Amino acid sequence: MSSIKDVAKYAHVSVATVSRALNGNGYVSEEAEQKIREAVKALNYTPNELARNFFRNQSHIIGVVIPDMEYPFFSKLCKCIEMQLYDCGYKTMICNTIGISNREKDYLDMLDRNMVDGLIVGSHSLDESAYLKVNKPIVALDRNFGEAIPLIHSDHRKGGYLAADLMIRSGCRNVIQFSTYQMVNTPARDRHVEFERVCKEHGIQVTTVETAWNEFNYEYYEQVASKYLTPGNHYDGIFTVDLSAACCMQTLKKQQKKIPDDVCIVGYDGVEIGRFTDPVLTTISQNVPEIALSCVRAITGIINGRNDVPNDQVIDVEVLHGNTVRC
Amino acid sequence: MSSIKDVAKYAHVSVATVSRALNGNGYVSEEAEQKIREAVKALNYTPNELARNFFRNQSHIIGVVIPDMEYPFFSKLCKCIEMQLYDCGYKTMICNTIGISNREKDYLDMLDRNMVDGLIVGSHSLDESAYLKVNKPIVALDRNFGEAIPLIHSDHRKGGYLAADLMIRSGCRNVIQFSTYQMVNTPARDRHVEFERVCKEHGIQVTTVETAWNEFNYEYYEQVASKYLTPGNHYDGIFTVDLSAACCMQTLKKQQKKIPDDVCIVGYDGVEIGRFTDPVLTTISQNVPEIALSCVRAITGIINGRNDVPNDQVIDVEVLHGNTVRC
DNA sequence: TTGAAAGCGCTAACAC
DNA sequence: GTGTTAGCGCTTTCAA
Repeated sequence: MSSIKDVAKYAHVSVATVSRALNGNGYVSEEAEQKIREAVKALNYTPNELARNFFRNQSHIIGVVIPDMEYPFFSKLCKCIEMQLYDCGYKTMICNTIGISNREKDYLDMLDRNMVDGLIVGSHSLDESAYLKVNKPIVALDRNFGEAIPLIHSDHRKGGYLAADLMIRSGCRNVIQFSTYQMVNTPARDRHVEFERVCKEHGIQVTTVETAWNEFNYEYYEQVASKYLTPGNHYDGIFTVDLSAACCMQTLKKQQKKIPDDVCIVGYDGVEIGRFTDPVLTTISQNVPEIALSCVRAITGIINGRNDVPNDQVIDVEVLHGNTVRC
Repeated sequence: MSSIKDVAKYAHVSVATVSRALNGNGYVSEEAEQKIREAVKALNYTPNELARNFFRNQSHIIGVVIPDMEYPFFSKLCKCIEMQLYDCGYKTMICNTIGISNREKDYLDMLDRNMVDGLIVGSHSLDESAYLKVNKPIVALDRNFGEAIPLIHSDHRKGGYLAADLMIRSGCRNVIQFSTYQMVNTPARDRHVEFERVCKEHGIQVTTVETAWNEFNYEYYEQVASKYLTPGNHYDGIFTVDLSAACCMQTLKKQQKKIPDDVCIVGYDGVEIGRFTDPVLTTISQNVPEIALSCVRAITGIINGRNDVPNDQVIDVEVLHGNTVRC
């Protein structure tokens, strides 16, 4: 592994000249440049990024902390974030917290250790204070930390409204919603509050079932479905995230219930899984690319010291029409 | 941001002593240790990992290069790899190449730049020679680079056999398989070779359709399905990856074809999506956690200079029984 | 058991 | 235009 010194020696110039030539700043004569190019080629020289990072005290890496990247919403989000970051010259480090606060803490610490230049946090296992005392670039997805940390989230309130509207227009009278229990301050909860409010306003009875905050997998949602969708239970509508909705559909099918004739289903997220169910899932779609873009703009904005980074960005949601409602 | 110097000054010892105390090597008196602990606390000191990395010339980061992490097989793989790497003290940097060889090259370069200690490559847009000339830790998923780079892959041959067996036992006579076109040397192709061989051996007619190597998304598979599954076409079996299989099922449904009565479908991968289709998809399941484990063992093995890293690891596959075949 | 000092590879201030 | 040199924060000889 040759260093800049070797290049300098080979090209009969000083390391400073090599550095200037390589970075394209400062004056370098055409002649020197030529010799350096040759030396670089001959020695197969690549700058040691570790040394550069050390000097600049930045890694050009952004950490992305999410609960579980196997969950389709998060895998799409990660992908979009990675691609946006790449275009800004940043690499992406990922962490699945899978509900383990130690993991979340560990990645938060990477900020202090200068291993990442910033953090995009979509996972909420860790206490608020842990985040607030870190005075480094952080943006939060769906979690409100107050003024200190920019917040990005879908218009969940509207999402709840749209879902309720679908139930109303389908003539539902008695609906269940599965709401992830959150101990933290998250706008994601708004959809369930709004859903319930609007439904009740129209005389629809709403049962809200709180589900685990740290489970994002098939097996869990299947358990939830079989636990709460018992044949004796009376309901004619379900509002829950797509993956859970898909599980509910499987459970209902076993009970010979017809969708949407007997039970209407409205999903949330808008991930692909809903396109493969039978019938196709009607769902409230979050605009993942837009969310990713906002996250990346915000984190790079903070890093670059811009003071126009919005504190609260709301991304629009929309209905993705399928055939699990009667309208 | 306080440095080790500040701690040393505060504790009235030398930086060397602080370093020893922090890293737990060399002799440090109880008294010095105590003073240093206090200083660290008082100054809220965290070691600068960038400096450490620079000194040690390693980053403790492993790059994971895959085509598209939105594709369920890869999102699951990434998750499993990340979790395994975490347990070995490594962080995970991800790259979606989405068929762009520049991106793949860029991440390969990170090895030379010392930004990652190793690379797990599951993406194949880049020329073989690019990999072979990098003399750093690399392991390949489903791509054969020869002796120089350890290869990890599912037992695709067996997968092809199992799929064929399902077709045979279902009494199919005329099957289609969608095979990703690969210009590189990949064991993944074996499944289609074996599938065709076994089917033909049993007098089943096989049509192999080559699909794009760099597309891993819903829209593309939907196009493929509507292009090749035309009503005039005669076939009674389809063998293709899960996501594509799910798309085929949607297309067949529109044509009022019954599954599995009119057409049998066998998927490949064993991802969750197959559990939500109607009927549930019968598929050949790859053991993703095991693949991840092998990748991580191999890459850490190389990094640690072990010479017992196997050159070719084959992970078993199995049938995940659903209801899209007649057996 | 401790401290002084060299050095990892690179950049940038400064002198020429 | 170019070279000399200090220094980024840390670890690790080596001598005391």
